Amino acid sequence: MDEVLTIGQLAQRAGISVSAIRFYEQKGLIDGPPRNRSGYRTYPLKMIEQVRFIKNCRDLGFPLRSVTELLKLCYPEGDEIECAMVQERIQRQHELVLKQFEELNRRRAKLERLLEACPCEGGWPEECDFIRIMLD
Amino acid sequence: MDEVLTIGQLAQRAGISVSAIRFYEQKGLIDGPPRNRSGYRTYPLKMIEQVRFIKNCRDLGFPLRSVTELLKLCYPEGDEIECAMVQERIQRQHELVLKQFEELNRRRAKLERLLEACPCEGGWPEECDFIRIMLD
DNA sequence: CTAAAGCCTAAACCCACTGCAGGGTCAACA
DNA sequence: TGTTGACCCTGCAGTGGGTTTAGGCTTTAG
Repeated sequence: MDEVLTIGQLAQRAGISVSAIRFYEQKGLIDGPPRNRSGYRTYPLKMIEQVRFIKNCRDLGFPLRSVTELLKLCYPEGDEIECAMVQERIQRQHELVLKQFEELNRRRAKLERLLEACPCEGGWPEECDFIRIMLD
Repeated sequence: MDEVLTIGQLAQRAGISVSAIRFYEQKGLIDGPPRNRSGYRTYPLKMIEQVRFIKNCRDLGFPLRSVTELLKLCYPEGDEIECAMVQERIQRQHELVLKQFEELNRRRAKLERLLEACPCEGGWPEECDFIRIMLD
Protein backbone atom coordinates (compact mmCIF):
# COMPACT_ATOMS: atom_id res chain seq x y z
CA MET A 1 0.00 0.00 0.00
CA ASP A 2 0.90 3.58 0.64
CA GLU A 3 3.08 3.18 3.71
CA VAL A 4 6.20 4.79 2.28
CA LEU A 5 6.73 7.86 0.17
CA THR A 6 9.23 8.87 -2.44
CA ILE A 7 10.91 12.20 -1.94
CA GLY A 8 8.67 13.76 -4.59
CA GLN A 9 5.51 12.55 -2.88
CA LEU A 10 6.75 13.78 0.47
CA ALA A 11 7.63 17.13 -1.04
CA GLN A 12 4.20 17.52 -2.55
CA ARG A 13 2.35 16.51 0.60
CA ALA A 14 4.45 18.79 2.76
CA GLY A 15 4.26 21.72 0.37
CA ILE A 16 7.97 22.10 -0.16
CA SER A 17 10.50 21.40 -2.90
CA VAL A 18 12.36 18.15 -3.42
CA SER A 19 15.71 19.90 -3.26
CA ALA A 20 14.78 21.57 0.01
CA ILE A 21 14.15 18.16 1.57
CA ARG A 22 17.54 16.91 0.43
CA PHE A 23 19.03 20.14 1.76
CA TYR A 24 17.43 19.64 5.17
CA GLU A 25 18.76 16.12 5.29
CA GLN A 26 22.22 17.37 4.43
CA LYS A 27 21.99 19.98 7.19
CA GLY A 28 20.89 17.41 9.75
CA LEU A 29 17.33 18.64 10.33
CA ILE A 30 15.95 15.41 8.92
CA ASP A 31 17.37 11.94 9.39
CA GLY A 32 18.52 10.22 6.25
CA PRO A 33 15.67 7.76 5.49
CA PRO A 34 16.09 4.13 4.42
CA ARG A 35 16.71 3.56 0.74
CA ASN A 36 15.17 1.04 -1.61
CA ARG A 37 17.32 -1.25 -3.72
CA SER A 38 17.97 1.49 -6.30
CA GLY A 39 19.06 4.01 -3.71
CA TYR A 40 15.81 5.98 -3.69
CA ARG A 41 14.84 7.55 -0.36
CA THR A 42 11.77 5.88 1.21
CA TYR A 43 9.98 7.99 3.80
CA PRO A 44 7.44 6.82 6.39
CA LEU A 45 4.17 8.75 6.39
CA LYS A 46 4.95 10.47 9.67
CA MET A 47 7.70 12.42 7.88
CA ILE A 48 4.98 14.56 6.34
CA GLU A 49 4.31 16.12 9.73
CA GLN A 50 8.00 16.64 10.45
CA VAL A 51 8.58 18.39 7.16
CA ARG A 52 5.43 20.47 7.52
CA PHE A 53 6.65 21.49 10.95
CA ILE A 54 9.91 22.67 9.43
CA LYS A 55 8.09 24.50 6.68
CA ASN A 56 5.83 26.27 9.14
CA CYS A 57 8.76 27.31 11.30
CA ARG A 58 10.39 28.75 8.19
CA ASP A 59 7.18 30.57 7.30
CA LEU A 60 7.29 32.13 10.75
CA GLY A 61 10.75 33.42 9.92
CA PHE A 62 12.83 31.16 12.13
CA PRO A 63 16.32 30.47 10.79
CA LEU A 64 17.28 26.83 10.30
CA ARG A 65 19.44 26.92 13.41
CA SER A 66 16.36 27.70 15.48
CA VAL A 67 14.25 25.18 13.59
CA THR A 68 16.72 22.50 14.64
CA GLU A 69 16.26 23.52 18.26
CA LEU A 70 12.49 23.72 17.93
CA LEU A 71 12.42 20.23 16.45
CA LYS A 72 14.34 18.90 19.45
CA LEU A 73 12.02 20.72 21.83
CA CYS A 74 8.75 19.76 20.15
CA TYR A 75 9.63 16.20 19.11
CA PRO A 76 11.88 15.11 22.01
CA GLU A 77 13.14 11.56 22.40
CA GLY A 78 11.22 10.08 25.30
CA ASP A 79 10.93 13.25 27.38
CA GLU A 80 8.00 15.54 27.76
CA ILE A 81 7.75 18.55 25.55
CA GLU A 82 9.09 21.70 27.18
CA CYS A 83 6.59 24.43 26.60
CA ALA A 84 8.46 27.19 28.37
CA MET A 85 11.48 26.92 26.07
CA VAL A 86 9.33 26.87 22.97
CA GLN A 87 7.28 29.77 24.19
CA GLU A 88 10.42 31.79 24.75
CA ARG A 89 11.58 31.22 21.16
CA ILE A 90 8.21 32.26 19.88
CA GLN A 91 8.23 35.35 22.05
CA ARG A 92 11.65 36.38 20.77
CA GLN A 93 10.63 35.74 17.20
CA HIS A 94 7.54 37.83 17.78
CA GLU A 95 9.67 40.71 19.03
CA LEU A 96 11.89 40.38 16.00
CA VAL A 97 8.90 40.47 13.69
CA LEU A 98 7.61 43.60 15.41
CA LYS A 99 10.97 45.27 14.78
CA GLN A 100 10.89 44.24 11.13
CA PHE A 101 7.41 45.66 11.01
CA GLU A 102 8.57 49.07 12.12
CA GLU A 103 11.43 48.98 9.66
CA LEU A 104 9.09 48.07 6.84
CA ASN A 105 6.74 50.81 7.94
CA ARG A 106 9.49 53.41 7.73
CA ARG A 107 10.38 52.07 4.33
CA ARG A 108 6.81 52.31 3.14
CA ALA A 109 6.42 55.84 4.52
CA LYS A 110 9.55 57.01 2.77
CA LEU A 111 8.50 55.48 -0.53
CA GLU A 112 5.18 57.25 -0.22
CA ARG A 113 6.91 60.54 0.52
CA LEU A 114 8.99 59.99 -2.60
CA LEU A 115 5.91 59.34 -4.69
CA GLU A 116 4.33 62.56 -3.49
CA ALA A 117 7.55 64.53 -3.92
CA CYS A 118 7.65 64.05 -7.65
CA PRO A 119 4.74 65.77 -9.38
CA CYS A 120 6.36 65.48 -12.80
CA GLU A 121 3.57 64.12 -14.96
CA GLY A 122 5.13 64.69 -18.33
CA GLY A 123 8.56 65.63 -17.02
CA TRP A 124 9.34 68.84 -15.17
CA PRO A 125 12.40 67.82 -13.27
CA GLU A 126 13.05 71.28 -11.89
CA GLU A 127 10.06 71.00 -9.56
CA CYS A 128 10.99 67.57 -8.34
CA ASP A 129 12.97 67.01 -5.20
CA PHE A 130 13.01 63.30 -4.63
CA ILE A 131 16.80 63.32 -4.67
CA ARG A 132 16.74 65.56 -1.62
CA ILE A 133 14.45 63.05 0.07
CA MET A 134 16.55 60.15 -1.11
CA LEU A 135 19.55 61.66 0.65
CA ASP A 136 17.48 62.34 3.80
CA MET B 1 42.96 70.52 3.33
CA ASP B 2 40.00 68.21 3.33
CA GLU B 3 39.44 67.86 -0.38
CA VAL B 4 39.94 64.10 -0.54
CA LEU B 5 38.82 61.30 1.73
CA THR B 6 40.21 57.93 2.64
CA ILE B 7 37.86 55.01 2.34
CA GLY B 8 37.38 54.98 6.10
CA GLN B 9 36.39 58.64 6.20
CA LEU B 10 34.02 58.17 3.29
CA ALA B 11 32.49 55.16 4.99
CA GLN B 12 31.92 57.05 8.20
CA ARG B 13 30.43 60.11 6.51
CA ALA B 14 28.14 58.00 4.36
CA GLY B 15 27.07 55.74 7.21
CA ILE B 16 28.23 52.50 5.66
CA SER B 17 31.05 50.00 6.14
CA VAL B 18 34.44 50.14 4.48
CA SER B 19 34.01 46.68 3.03
CA ALA B 20 30.66 47.64 1.57
CA ILE B 21 32.29 50.50 -0.32
CA ARG B 22 34.94 48.20 -1.73
CA PHE B 23 32.17 45.74 -2.59
CA TYR B 24 30.21 48.41 -4.47
CA GLU B 25 33.32 49.35 -6.40
CA GLN B 26 33.88 45.71 -7.30
CA LYS B 27 30.28 45.43 -8.48
CA GLY B 28 30.57 48.53 -10.62
CA LEU B 29 28.19 50.81 -8.71
CA ILE B 30 31.07 53.14 -7.86
CA ASP B 31 33.97 54.09 -10.08
CA GLY B 32 37.38 53.07 -8.83
CA PRO B 33 38.81 56.32 -7.42
CA PRO B 34 42.37 57.60 -7.94
CA ARG B 35 45.00 56.16 -5.63
CA ASN B 36 47.77 57.90 -3.73
CA ARG B 37 51.39 56.77 -3.99
CA SER B 38 50.80 53.91 -1.55
CA GLY B 39 47.79 52.60 -3.41
CA TYR B 40 45.20 54.02 -1.00
CA ARG B 41 41.89 55.07 -2.51
CA THR B 42 41.39 58.86 -2.51
CA TYR B 43 37.78 59.99 -2.86
CA PRO B 44 36.51 63.44 -3.78
CA LEU B 45 33.97 64.92 -1.37
CA LYS B 46 31.09 64.51 -3.80
CA MET B 47 31.39 60.74 -3.36
CA ILE B 48 29.69 61.14 0.00
CA GLU B 49 26.44 61.98 -1.75
CA GLN B 50 26.80 59.11 -4.21
CA VAL B 51 27.37 56.58 -1.46
CA ARG B 52 24.58 57.98 0.65
CA PHE B 53 22.32 57.68 -2.37
CA ILE B 54 23.23 54.01 -2.66
CA LYS B 55 22.71 53.48 1.05
CA ASN B 56 19.30 55.10 0.96
CA CYS B 57 18.24 53.02 -2.01
CA ARG B 58 19.28 49.93 -0.09
CA ASP B 59 17.35 51.12 2.95
CA LEU B 60 14.30 51.37 0.71
CA GLY B 61 14.82 47.72 -0.18
CA PHE B 62 16.03 48.11 -3.75
CA PRO B 63 18.38 45.33 -4.87
CA LEU B 64 21.79 46.40 -6.17
CA ARG B 65 20.71 45.77 -9.76
CA SER B 66 18.02 48.42 -9.37
CA VAL B 67 20.35 50.76 -7.51
CA THR B 68 22.65 50.68 -10.53
CA GLU B 69 19.75 51.72 -12.75
CA LEU B 70 18.60 54.39 -10.31
CA LEU B 71 22.11 55.83 -10.21
CA LYS B 72 22.11 56.08 -14.01
CA LEU B 73 18.68 57.71 -13.98
CA CYS B 74 19.35 60.17 -11.16
CA TYR B 75 22.95 61.08 -11.97
CA PRO B 76 22.92 60.94 -15.78
CA GLU B 77 25.88 62.03 -17.89
CA GLY B 78 24.83 65.28 -19.51
CA ASP B 79 21.16 64.45 -19.96
CA GLU B 80 18.24 65.60 -17.94
CA ILE B 81 17.02 63.42 -15.15
CA GLU B 82 14.11 61.21 -16.15
CA CYS B 83 11.50 61.46 -13.46
CA ALA B 84 8.97 59.13 -15.02
CA MET B 85 11.37 56.19 -15.02
CA VAL B 86 12.41 56.81 -11.45
CA GLN B 87 8.84 57.20 -10.35
CA GLU B 88 7.96 53.88 -11.91
CA ARG B 89 10.70 52.09 -9.97
CA ILE B 90 9.53 53.67 -6.77
CA GLN B 91 5.96 52.71 -7.48
CA ARG B 92 6.92 49.10 -8.08
CA GLN B 93 9.04 49.02 -4.96
CA HIS B 94 6.13 50.44 -3.04
CA GLU B 95 3.88 47.66 -4.28
CA LEU B 96 6.49 45.10 -3.29
CA VAL B 97 6.74 46.58 0.17
CA LEU B 98 2.98 46.41 0.58
CA LYS B 99 3.09 42.72 -0.27
CA GLN B 100 5.88 42.14 2.23
CA PHE B 101 3.76 43.97 4.74
CA GLU B 102 0.90 41.55 4.34
CA GLU B 103 3.23 38.60 4.62
CA LEU B 104 4.80 39.99 7.77
CA ASN B 105 1.33 40.65 9.15
CA ARG B 106 0.31 37.03 8.63
CA ARG B 107 3.52 35.97 10.33
CA ARG B 108 2.85 38.23 13.28
CA ALA B 109 -0.74 37.05 13.60
CA LYS B 110 0.31 33.43 13.62
CA LEU B 111 3.00 34.04 16.23
CA GLU B 112 0.42 35.75 18.40
CA ARG B 113 -1.98 32.85 17.98
CA LEU B 114 0.84 30.56 19.07
CA LEU B 115 1.53 32.66 22.15
CA GLU B 116 -2.11 32.52 23.15
CA ALA B 117 -2.39 28.82 22.39
CA CYS B 118 0.11 27.82 25.05
CA PRO B 119 -1.19 28.62 28.55
CA CYS B 120 1.48 26.47 30.20
CA GLU B 121 2.85 28.73 32.94
CA GLY B 122 4.79 26.17 34.90
CA GLY B 123 4.37 23.39 32.35
CA TRP B 124 1.13 21.59 31.59
CA PRO B 125 1.85 20.34 28.13
CA GLU B 126 -1.39 18.37 27.88
CA GLU B 127 -3.41 21.57 27.60
CA CYS B 128 -1.17 23.10 24.99
CA ASP B 129 -1.87 22.84 21.30
CA PHE B 130 0.66 24.98 19.60
CA ILE B 131 1.87 22.02 17.58
CA ARG B 132 -1.57 21.79 16.04
CA ILE B 133 -1.30 25.46 15.11
CA MET B 134 2.26 25.03 13.93
CA LEU B 135 1.04 22.40 11.48
CA ASP B 136 -1.89 24.62 10.38
C1' DC C 1 61.19 54.03 17.89
C1' DT C 2 57.20 51.71 18.44
C1' DA C 3 52.48 50.57 18.73
C1' DA C 4 48.04 51.14 17.05
C1' DA C 5 45.16 52.15 13.59
C1' DG C 6 44.22 52.14 8.92
C1' DC C 7 44.84 50.66 4.30
C1' DC C 8 45.65 46.92 0.49
C1' DT C 9 44.27 42.26 -2.03
C1' DA C 10 42.29 37.85 -2.57
C1' DA C 11 39.61 34.45 -1.00
C1' DA C 12 36.50 32.18 2.08
C1' DC C 13 32.26 32.40 4.56
C1' DC C 14 27.18 33.36 5.64
C1' DC C 15 22.03 31.82 4.62
C1' DA C 16 18.64 28.94 2.49
C1' DC C 17 18.14 27.19 -0.96
C1' DT C 18 17.96 26.45 -6.50
C1' DG C 19 19.78 24.77 -10.80
C1' DC C 20 22.62 22.07 -13.60
C1' DA C 21 25.27 18.17 -15.43
C1' DG C 22 25.51 13.57 -16.03
C1' DG C 23 23.84 9.82 -14.96
C1' DG C 24 20.32 5.60 -13.19
C1' DT C 25 15.29 3.81 -12.61
C1' DC C 26 10.51 3.01 -13.15
C1' DA C 27 5.70 2.92 -15.10
C1' DA C 28 2.82 2.88 -18.88
C1' DC C 29 1.77 2.31 -23.47
C1' DA C 30 2.39 0.56 -28.36
C1' DT D 1 9.97 -5.67 -26.22
C1' DG D 2 11.11 -1.18 -26.78
C1' DT D 3 10.77 3.41 -25.73
C1' DT D 4 9.24 7.53 -23.86
C1' DG D 5 8.85 10.53 -20.13
C1' DA D 6 8.71 11.27 -15.37
C1' DC D 7 11.11 10.47 -11.56
C1' DC D 8 15.35 9.66 -8.72
C1' DC D 9 20.56 9.94 -7.54
C1' DT D 10 25.17 12.70 -6.49
C1' DG D 11 27.98 16.61 -6.43
C1' DC D 12 29.00 21.08 -7.44
C1' DA D 13 28.21 25.96 -8.79
C1' DG D 14 25.49 30.05 -8.25
C1' DT D 15 22.44 33.55 -5.93
C1' DG D 16 22.54 38.41 -3.04
C1' DG D 17 24.75 41.53 -0.26
C1' DG D 18 27.84 41.89 1.88
C1' DT D 19 31.40 40.33 6.25
C1' DT D 20 35.44 38.08 7.82
C1' DT D 21 39.98 36.45 7.63
C1' DA D 22 44.80 36.11 6.37
C1' DG D 23 48.83 38.23 5.37
C1' DG D 24 51.11 42.28 4.43
C1' DC D 25 52.13 47.49 3.83
C1' DT D 26 51.60 52.60 5.51
C1' DT D 27 50.57 56.23 8.38
C1' DT D 28 50.11 58.59 12.61
C1' DA D 29 50.47 59.66 17.50
C1' DG D 30 53.11 59.45 21.46
